[in-house]
Amino acid sequence: MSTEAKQNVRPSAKARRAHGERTRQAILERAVDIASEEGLEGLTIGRLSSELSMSKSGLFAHFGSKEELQLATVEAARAIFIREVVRPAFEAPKGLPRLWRLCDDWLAYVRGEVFRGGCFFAAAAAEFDGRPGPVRDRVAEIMKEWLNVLRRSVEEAQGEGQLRQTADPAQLAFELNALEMGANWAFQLHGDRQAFARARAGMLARLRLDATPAGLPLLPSHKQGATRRRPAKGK
Amino acid sequence: MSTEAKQNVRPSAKARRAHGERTRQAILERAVDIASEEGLEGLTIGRLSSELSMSKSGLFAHFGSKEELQLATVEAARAIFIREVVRPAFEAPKGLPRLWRLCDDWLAYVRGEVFRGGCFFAAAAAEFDGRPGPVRDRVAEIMKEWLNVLRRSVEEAQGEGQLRQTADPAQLAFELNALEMGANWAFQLHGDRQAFARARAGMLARLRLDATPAGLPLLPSHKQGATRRRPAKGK
DNA sequence: TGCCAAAACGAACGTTCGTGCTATATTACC
DNA sequence: GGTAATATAGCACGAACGTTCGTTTTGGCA
Repeated sequence: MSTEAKQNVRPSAKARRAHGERTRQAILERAVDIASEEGLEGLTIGRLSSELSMSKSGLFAHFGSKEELQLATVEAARAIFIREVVRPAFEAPKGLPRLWRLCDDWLAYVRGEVFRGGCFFAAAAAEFDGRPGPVRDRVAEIMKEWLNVLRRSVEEAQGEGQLRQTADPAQLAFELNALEMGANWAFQLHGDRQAFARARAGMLARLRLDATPAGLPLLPSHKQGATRRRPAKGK
Repeated sequence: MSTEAKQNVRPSAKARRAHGERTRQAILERAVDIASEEGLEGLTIGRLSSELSMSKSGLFAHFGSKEELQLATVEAARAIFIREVVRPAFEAPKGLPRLWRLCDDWLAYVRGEVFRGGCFFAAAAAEFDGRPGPVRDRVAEIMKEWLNVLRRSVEEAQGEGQLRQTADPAQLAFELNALEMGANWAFQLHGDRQAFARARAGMLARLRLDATPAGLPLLPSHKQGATRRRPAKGK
């Protein structure tokens, strides 16, 4: 929110300097990739600048401090996550179809290696969970946002009569999220692609457990194979 | 295994210099705590030595390189994990009771803050999953060990007729592990103690799903409360 | 008591880190 | 075309990093 508030301070000056904003964007694009692999602390100003063939000080001037760079990187990662997972899933009708697409798109997002180091936020959370500060707070906030999206989708599915009223939305969101993180962990650490199928199967079985007769047909059938396909990365 | 092989090379020389081994142990004890909070890379020789009021070089001589220190720290953490989780659970009769105790003790191990930064291996895995090398390999190996312990317990429970033959042991182990990691994540990032109850409920429901009539009574009843108690840390 | 290896030390090495200061290009507007 | 704002570069800093080296302390055994 502070980011958006900053970017058009004056309408007359909005397109004043496109160059600065453009390089800033290029910096963050790279930063997000590095950070997902090496962590937000391993994201070094020296390395980042040399990979972009620019000077440390020139890059540094865009942010003013390492912490600001980290925060901007987190924000950029959030935008990518929303673009790649949340927004596509919201094209599905609300209720169980959308909830399922959230889960499925999340798996595709990790498997498709949107970030080189797997789920950006899983990595950032693990790295910063023991270090108080603005970065940790923001990461926690974003992950809570995500859990709330899941929870709200469960509630909407209940509203549509597709999931049982007895189901606890927060509990279901917790379990779905856990399976996602388990898949990310197995893939990143062991390179185990089978983990996606396992997580998918787990989530599907879990949803069926709470699905009403009206909701059941909205879920994929048993024999359907792996995670939904996505176009290969275009680079 | 290599650790135990080293410690009594010669019976005559075993107690020759107890001091070296003793300080080494003290170093690792501290190292494991720091690493679980700040990560294995944040585990700095300078900081470690100053916290133990000894010289950097004196400490360094015990390991020869930072990587060796990290590997030794991982090994020490493994020993603690075995002592705190695996061994106690193996006192339970094999099959479903043991499987359940593995899950329950794991939750208690995270909640009881055996390591200050939560599950040591979840943190180490997230930190090193993108950095090839001996440390990453060893961490991956240990986590595979753990998953195998879970899987084997599932198979034994099937052998005892407590879990259905149709259950896929690797799948079940994957899901149980995912719920554990989900609880660790929620507790570390959000300080959410409720996550343990959620994980417990999830694991219990999942096990009931595959339990036979013979196995069902071996699981705790629904109304039973939170995770099994453990004695508070004795320090 | 003197010996000797293990153990711990203190100082320095060369790097890299994040972060300032200052100067030079590049662009937008009068 | 001149000027002010913006953007990038150059250089240096103090601190911390892992590591090496030579020296000093320690404690069991001859």
